[in-house]
Amino acid sequence: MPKTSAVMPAPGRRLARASTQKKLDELLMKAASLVARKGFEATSMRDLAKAIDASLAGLYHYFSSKEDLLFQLQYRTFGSLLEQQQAVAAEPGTPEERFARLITGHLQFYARHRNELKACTFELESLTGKPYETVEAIRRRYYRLMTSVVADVIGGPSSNGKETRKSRHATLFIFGMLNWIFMWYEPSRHGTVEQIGQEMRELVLDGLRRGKRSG
Amino acid sequence: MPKTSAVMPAPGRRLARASTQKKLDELLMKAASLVARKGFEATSMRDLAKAIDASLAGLYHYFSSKEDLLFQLQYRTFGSLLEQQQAVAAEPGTPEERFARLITGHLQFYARHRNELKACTFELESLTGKPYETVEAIRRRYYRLMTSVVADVIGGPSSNGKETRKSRHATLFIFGMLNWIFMWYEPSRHGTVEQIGQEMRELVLDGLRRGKRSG
DNA sequence: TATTCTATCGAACGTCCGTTCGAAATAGGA
DNA sequence: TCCTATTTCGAACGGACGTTCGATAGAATA
Repeated sequence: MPKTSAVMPAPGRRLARASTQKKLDELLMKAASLVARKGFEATSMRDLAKAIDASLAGLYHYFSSKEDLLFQLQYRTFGSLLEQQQAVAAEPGTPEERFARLITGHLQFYARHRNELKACTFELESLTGKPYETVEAIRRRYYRLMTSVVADVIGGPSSNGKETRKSRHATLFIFGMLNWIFMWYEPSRHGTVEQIGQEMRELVLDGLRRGKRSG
Repeated sequence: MPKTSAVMPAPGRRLARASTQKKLDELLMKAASLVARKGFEATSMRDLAKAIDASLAGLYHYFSSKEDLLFQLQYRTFGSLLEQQQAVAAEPGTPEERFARLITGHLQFYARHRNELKACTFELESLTGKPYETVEAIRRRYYRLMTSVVADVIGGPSSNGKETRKSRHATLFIFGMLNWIFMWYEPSRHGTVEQIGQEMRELVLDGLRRGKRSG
């Protein structure tokens, strides 16, 4: 069962040959692995070249700079996650059901693309300028998506995803739970991500609904 | 109102003059500020020397290496936090009250030593070998302290802080909420940390007590 | 004041970094 | 097959890095 990379068309740039596109995917996957293990700053282009068994100069055919490498990695990964979660949130169901699907979806994406997602989650500030703004915009859209569903759980479907202080803060707390998982989760010790997701929901669901108005 | 540094005797090492101890505190505080802003890898000894308006070589009178600097910073900060929280948890009260005091205490420590705590929370893996083990041991004691109080909230005081899968996982989730605050909290936008702490408790308290056995 | 320990510093060392350049190899279309 | 665009590479550049060393300045003790 080969691990698939987080796919999404890169912005701008085009690679001519299909085999090159394939190699780019491999490059980004290996880069994600190194960045996840040692951090972006501590990962050198020489490390990556060695890991991929290619030359140092050759990398610059795929990336205009080291920062561009991180940008492409984050853009593709975060873009895929947002796309998936938008589809998940769009399917019908009660607020609680949609909330459950978002939590599960996030954790499943984590399980499938751990390294890539870690690079998105903990290395966002390694980008600057326009690349940062671009990725940050995706991140913000994702937060808003989650907040709207959390708001529906708090206020019922009739609240139509309208943000409140409570829903915004609760969402930040929930993302804290979701993202901190990088620091401790091991499948053999903690069970499946689906189980973890259920435990997270059981921890916060009553708190979200506390004082809920009917309708 | 001068910001105080997180105080705790450094392990081993002794500085002769009191003024030197004072300078060490200043050094660690400035280092925490730089590490919090740019990350440990991206912070150079030259950066620190410039920020403190001293010479590069002079730094090595206080630290045997760059890693030793990070170790001292983490050891002192995490040690202070653990000490404070042990005192807070030892005071009498219902499990809910002790839990509330721990959350508030953590967030107040965050508010007072943001940079230092960030260096502890996000740069632990920048240490290796024995320094890593030493700091990791403190971290683990802190987690256990929190877990025991969470277990009491779940099972009542009669459970005597006995860990369960639920209490361990809930504690990991809660630390996720607490630590993720570095990524978003601004006093002017989100209110005081005491308010944030109360919102966190309201989010999880019912979930913790769900299915609680009396006694 | 003479002596000893503490604290600070300029200069340098060897290493690794991101990036560039021009040439060599390779593949696809004519 | 030849031609052209794509992909790969060795070698090198300039700069930043952590660390060391020997010398100097300063404070404390006598």
